[in-house]
Amino acid sequence: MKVLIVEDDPLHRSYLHEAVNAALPECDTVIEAENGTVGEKLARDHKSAHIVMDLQMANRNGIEAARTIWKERPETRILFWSNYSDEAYVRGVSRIVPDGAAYGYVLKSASDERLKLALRSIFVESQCVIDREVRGLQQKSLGQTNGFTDSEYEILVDIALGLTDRAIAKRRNLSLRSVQNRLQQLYDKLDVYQSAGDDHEDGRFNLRARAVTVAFLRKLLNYSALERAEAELQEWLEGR
Amino acid sequence: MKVLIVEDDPLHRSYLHEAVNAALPECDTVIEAENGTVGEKLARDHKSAHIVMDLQMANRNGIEAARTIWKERPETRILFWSNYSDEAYVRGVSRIVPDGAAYGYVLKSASDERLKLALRSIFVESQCVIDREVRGLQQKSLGQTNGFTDSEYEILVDIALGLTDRAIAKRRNLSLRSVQNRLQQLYDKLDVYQSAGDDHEDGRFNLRARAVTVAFLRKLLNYSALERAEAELQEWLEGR
DNA sequence: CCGCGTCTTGCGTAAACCCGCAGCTTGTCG
DNA sequence: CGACAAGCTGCGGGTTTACGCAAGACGCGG
Repeated sequence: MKVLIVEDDPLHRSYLHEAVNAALPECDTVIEAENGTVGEKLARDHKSAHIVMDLQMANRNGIEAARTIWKERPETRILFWSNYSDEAYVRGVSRIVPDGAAYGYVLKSASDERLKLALRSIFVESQCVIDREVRGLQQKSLGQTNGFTDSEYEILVDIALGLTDRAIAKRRNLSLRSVQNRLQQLYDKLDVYQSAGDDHEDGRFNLRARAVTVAFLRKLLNYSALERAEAELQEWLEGR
Repeated sequence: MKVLIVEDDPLHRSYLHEAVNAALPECDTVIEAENGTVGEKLARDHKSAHIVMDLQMANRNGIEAARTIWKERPETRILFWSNYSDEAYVRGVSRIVPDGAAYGYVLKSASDERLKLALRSIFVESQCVIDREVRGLQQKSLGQTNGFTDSEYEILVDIALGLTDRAIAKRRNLSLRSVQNRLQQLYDKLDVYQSAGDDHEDGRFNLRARAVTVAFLRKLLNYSALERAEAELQEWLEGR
């Protein structure tokens, strides 16, 4: 068995290397990449079937790398190993997992034991292993209670990118009014009103901007999500 | 000599511990904190004069911790050790450095050698050591070429928080029109127009929202900056 | 087939935003 | 002192947002 490690922090990389060796005696070669771009290349060259991947790397983040890798070889098993359980990450990952693929999401704060167990479960048993903390988010996020619909999330991203209502309408093939409806829906769920209306008239918020802010503060959005969204937007702008 | 390490990643923490031991033989005790809150407390209890501090910690980030520490004991020497050189961090740090204090800013990607050198320079020689990459940012940011004035940055933060023009005016003691002037200035510098105006009329941006987005993409803002700004805002809201 | 809930769309209005124009206040420099 | 640049402010008007109201459109269980 061959394992590819994609991780930009040298300390974490060597820690992972050791963990893999300890957990998987049947693994004979470990290769390392220090960013997403290199990771993709190595995965392609070695036809890697087992990958441990950091999210949040400077050059090209883990989600993008995973997406292209899975596009080429959907049966690849990927264990995401991340510092954070931002809803933005969780949502980003679950959007790109191919049907039936085995993958995992383990936090860096997890114990050695948990990491090793996850490595075995995914790479040997082909089982999905999702950190319970992440799992919790997933439930809440996909279940509708207090969670965001895809369409709500979509419009959140659109205003976060700075599009006008009209531009969004064009992009999503909706009427102006529908876009605004969804916005109101979003404002509702994000609780932008309470902080806005408050008691007197003076301390009011710009709902649109405020929505983005609280989404950020709640980790519904983060840098990497913005980055990806911006790339998609540019792509769309090309094709008129 | 006693050194306090504030860093939430265990691997990095022990790496730092070793580096301190190697670089500073005169150091007899090393204490560790795994987040900003604990860091503050230990610094107070031990009257620490030498601190190595991570920025970006979950519980309470390095900048906040450093600020309260410096407020209590401005002569404390702090070495910031960070993964990133976001302009938001650099600006955040230089805003809180007391006059004449010795401090440092070293990236985690720096070599062992550089780290050890920085440790000696700051803790023994009381010299400031700023990573050259960070230094570059500082120059550009504080020099006016392509850099942002404090007032521009201030208003950027305000719209990022989601305040209305009126609210900003009230907060900063300006007229509505002045706020809008500054906004225009900001839009100019952030180049929000080019991408907006484009060729035809349809693909337009909401300038206000777009400004925040590009600021984020350029790392002029980041989560931690937003978090701090939000806290300050809440504080201001209390005092009416 | 009907009734009901959810989603979409158009109309209309009040507020907020973007911004050109022009008069004022300051601070700086020769 | 006068000139000039930089910043604050009010006025006015064109555009965009936020949102209530109400008329379809679609799906679904009875």
